[in-house]
Amino acid sequence: MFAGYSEGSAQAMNKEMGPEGDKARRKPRADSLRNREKLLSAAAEVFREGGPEASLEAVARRAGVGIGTLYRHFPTRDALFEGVYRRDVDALAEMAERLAAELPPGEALRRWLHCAIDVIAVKKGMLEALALATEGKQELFSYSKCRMNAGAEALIGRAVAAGEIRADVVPDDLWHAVIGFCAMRGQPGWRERAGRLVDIFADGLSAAL
Amino acid sequence: MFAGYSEGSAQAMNKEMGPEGDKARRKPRADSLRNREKLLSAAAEVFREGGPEASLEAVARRAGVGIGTLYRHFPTRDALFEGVYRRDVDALAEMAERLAAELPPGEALRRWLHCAIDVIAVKKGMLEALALATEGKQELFSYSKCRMNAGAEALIGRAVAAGEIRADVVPDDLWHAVIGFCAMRGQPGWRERAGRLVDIFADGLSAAL
DNA sequence: TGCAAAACGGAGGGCTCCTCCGTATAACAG
DNA sequence: CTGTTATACGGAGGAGCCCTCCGTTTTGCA
Repeated sequence: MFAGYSEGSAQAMNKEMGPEGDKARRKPRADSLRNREKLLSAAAEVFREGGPEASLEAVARRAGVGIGTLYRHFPTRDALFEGVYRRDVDALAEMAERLAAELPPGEALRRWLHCAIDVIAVKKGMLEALALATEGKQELFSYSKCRMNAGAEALIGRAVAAGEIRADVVPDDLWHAVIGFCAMRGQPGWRERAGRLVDIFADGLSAAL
Repeated sequence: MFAGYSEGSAQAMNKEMGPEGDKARRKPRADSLRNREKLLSAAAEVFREGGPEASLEAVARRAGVGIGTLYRHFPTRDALFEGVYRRDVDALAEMAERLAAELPPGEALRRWLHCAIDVIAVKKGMLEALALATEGKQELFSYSKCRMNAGAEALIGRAVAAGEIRADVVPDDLWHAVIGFCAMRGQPGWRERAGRLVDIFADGLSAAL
């Protein structure tokens, strides 16, 4: 549910609304939308600078709103992550689909794994966001989760069909591997090592024909 | 060096040493040793129950000592981890050496990776401990780090010599992979997935001839 | 223009981290 | 055994964070 702007589930209590059924709710207030935006960009900054553990009060402070406002819009830290990184997760999923369409199956997969690491390397809070999205916390994230699966599925499907990788791989496997390889980011040389691990992993995918 | 009880260095009673040199230190107080032990087992329990984020004050409470005492013995959370998990890390390193000696190179390596996951699956705080040890924070952990490298090196060395895996693998690669594969522990089915990822990874190690 | 619904903000309770320092006590000398 | 003194003890206290609750303000809508 997220800050309450979900379209669905309305369950309008009366008034024989059509299938569209939603209690004729007031239009969201202007200040609400404004604050939501302020919070998102403040959070992006704060997470970038301080990592995913950064203080939420700091986010509210930077956004220039009260802490109460932050919690109303994003009841949990996770919800805030979802808001901040949703579009990045999307981009990654899209890239998967594009690569799947443009490159030979095996190569596309390998390339995508490397790209994913690149993205995570730059966006500091991204790793957490991905992990959360992968866990698929309840309904939250369901959208991102869906996109992610579709993207990875596209890569895997083609490669399996072409007989280039083992057939028992599922989308979550790819995400977990990528996230795992970045788990130790922060120490010297992690980037290079992650690259190597990805290559080994990609080799492994096609090894057990 | 940890809380100051560097093992031997008897260095015993010299008179007239340099003003700094090495002061003939008193024998550690009995209550100090006792409290140290109490803290370690309390920490083991608390971390097992509450994960690696558990409150240090809770540890002190359970140990029945003041918070100040905890901080004197273990100035940081990391130091406490080191104390609690040192022997487990050792065990893992030893197992690497044993497997390397008892099984065919490739098989030994694969088997060890699986074992490592098993251990981490059971010991709740272990993952953090390993990650810290791998990062090799300063001098702390240097002992564990050393043992770990030796263990992994034994596995890798034999496999490379036998031409069974690629030659550019270093010990840290193995640890990072293992830790990474466990990064998502906690969600349903992670155990099974981690096993699969390990197999893929092991395949990949020998794929690039 | 007026009225609620919706949003705002921040005080406050509860918890944690970590430091500091007066008090207690174990090791050692005489 | 007794006195000295280095060490260790414990917990109060300052600071920060999380999250809730509620009186106040703003805004959409009639």
